[in-house]
Amino acid sequence: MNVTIKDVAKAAGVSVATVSRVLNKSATVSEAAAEQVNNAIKELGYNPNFLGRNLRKCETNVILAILPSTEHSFYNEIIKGMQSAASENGYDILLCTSNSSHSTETRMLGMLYNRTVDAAVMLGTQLSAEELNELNEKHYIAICCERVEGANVLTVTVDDESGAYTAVKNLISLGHRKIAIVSTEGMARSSKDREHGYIKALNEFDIPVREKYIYRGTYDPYNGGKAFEQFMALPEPPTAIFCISDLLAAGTMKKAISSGYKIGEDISVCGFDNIQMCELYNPGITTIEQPAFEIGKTVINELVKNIKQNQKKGRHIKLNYRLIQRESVQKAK
Amino acid sequence: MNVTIKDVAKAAGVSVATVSRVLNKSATVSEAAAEQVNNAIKELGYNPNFLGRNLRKCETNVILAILPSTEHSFYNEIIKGMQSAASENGYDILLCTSNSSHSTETRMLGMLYNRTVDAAVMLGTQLSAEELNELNEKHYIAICCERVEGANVLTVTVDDESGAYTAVKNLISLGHRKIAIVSTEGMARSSKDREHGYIKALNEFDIPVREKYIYRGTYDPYNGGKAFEQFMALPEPPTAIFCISDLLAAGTMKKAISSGYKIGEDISVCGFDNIQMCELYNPGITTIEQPAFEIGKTVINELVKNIKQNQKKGRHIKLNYRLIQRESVQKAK
DNA sequence: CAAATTTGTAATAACGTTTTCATTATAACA
DNA sequence: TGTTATAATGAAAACGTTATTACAAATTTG
Repeated sequence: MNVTIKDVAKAAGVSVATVSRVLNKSATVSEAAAEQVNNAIKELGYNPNFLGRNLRKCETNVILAILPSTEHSFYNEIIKGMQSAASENGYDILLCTSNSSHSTETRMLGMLYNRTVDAAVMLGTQLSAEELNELNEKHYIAICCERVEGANVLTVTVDDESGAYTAVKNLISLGHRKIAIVSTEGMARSSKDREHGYIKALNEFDIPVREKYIYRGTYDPYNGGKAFEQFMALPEPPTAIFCISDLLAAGTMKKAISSGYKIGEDISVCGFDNIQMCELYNPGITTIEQPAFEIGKTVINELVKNIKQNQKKGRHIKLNYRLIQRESVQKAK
Repeated sequence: MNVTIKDVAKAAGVSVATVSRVLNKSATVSEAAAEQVNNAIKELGYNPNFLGRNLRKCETNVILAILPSTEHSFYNEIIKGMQSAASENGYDILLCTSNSSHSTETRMLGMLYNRTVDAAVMLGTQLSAEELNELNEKHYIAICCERVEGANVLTVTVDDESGAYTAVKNLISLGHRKIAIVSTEGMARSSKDREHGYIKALNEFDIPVREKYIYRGTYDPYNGGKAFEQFMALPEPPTAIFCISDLLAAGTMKKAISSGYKIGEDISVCGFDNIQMCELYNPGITTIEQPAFEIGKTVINELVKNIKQNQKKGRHIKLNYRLIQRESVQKAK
């Protein structure tokens, strides 16, 4: 049905091996023969069939990316970075969502076993350290935007603890002493790291950590609003709230505003990630910028490095964050 | 190196054909043999190599999705819908971004020719109707969220014109007569369709269409702000602005607020898409909801239908929108 | 100028499946 | 009991590449 390498060989009057050599520039071919082959290719409109190639070479040049969800909108920028690096290295990205389900994630990782993909990067994972280490023995994998304690796997994140520390220190330097935090529960290590940064900053300035100032829920922005209500019902409500994600910050602010509070004046709110909304929101959201594009780019570059060098070396790369000041955080009164 | 179907056959004491039959339940196999095969599979930890399968069956069960960009944040929900439908039909989604570049898009569509993917869906496209029609002769393709005049290709969109008509009619019914529009220039047919809806609504109520009330730029939210400034500098500034996307609406509102205007009171703003930000924004953004998840689901289901029935039938499916009222639109004074 | 190397090429064996074809064993029928 | 349908299997041929091997021709070397 379709035109194959055989047809090209016949039309060019050479062997299939020679056609393959021209296609891959893998060995010396006489100019005359090469020209005949190229002419035949053009004439017949030949396209190499990658299924044959993949089978023979036992590689697909596809990297699987598993998202826990597509809610978290800063994944966009990470994916862009991944795709940029992938394309530079001759790879494509196969994107899937696991809905944060362990079984779904495992099913998708099956693509490593059935050779549909050459490697996988997980933007957060439900797998345990043991599972990850086992997987890492046989396959090229990486984790991104999240880390797993005890997993000796290629990992790329921002420095979460230090970023949160910087965010909270900024609040303190503006005179805030009553600072609450909206975090998440569950196994996300990054949230815990950001909590640690929060605590570290408080400790440094001899501000006692109050349990009542710590809220933990899901990533749903709605939880920001819920946290706000709880905080404000306290006998001593906070003057500033640090949220471990921008969406939570937006949810917090939305509820604050609709309850009649003035952001910046009555309450300062700081986020984390620097998604597009931070700039567009009213008022602008002060936040810690994650170098999302660079995170994506780095994780793929490092993964490809592992593949090319045929090694499964685990290492944790931490990229730099940046404090971005906008209107949602103001001096304490 | 790896355990193959041959090893399983040997271990089970049957032929590879029988193993294959068990694997695919493609023909009757005696219970005894099936059990032996299954035991061998478990024992050896066998995983079928899809590269072999793909080559033999000449299919990959992968569908390519080409995004013009990842900015447009409502693509998220569409991708989710696509993945849901794909997974139900035994397909995976290979995601790429073209950056709205014709050559990049063409290069990615090369995956159809080299058999890396079985089909492709484009969320907007730079290709001409002729190019699309030609592509559609040989391959399974679809367009989504966008249409191309004269292309007889499977297309799934919301009813753009009718949606915009509804949005503008809502403004009129609230007493607005001076209504501007923020649209985009370029070949996006959906923007034009929404412009037509805008004009249709004005015509119906005998409101003259003024060229000065029409702004066209890119999708960048920044253009919303630019449009706002231009509109407000007019001798007769509008009392309401209809933006053909939520991000443009957010950009418009941000500039309005920072310029001292009160949204809803001084100026009403309406968006289109209903991305997550609409609910979180301050104030909430009135908009036309696109059934993004369903659009994604539908386009994949229809595409798979085409594949299964071995046909390349073009058709345009329009899904229903919904007007969602929030605070950004209020009665005219 | 013979020997040694390099260059260009063809033939062919993989890669791991699925599927067709042929064959045997079993069951059903008259 | 022979004949015919059915069930269960194996052997082998694809699918379209790339890579290895082998060999002839051309070129360089001593």
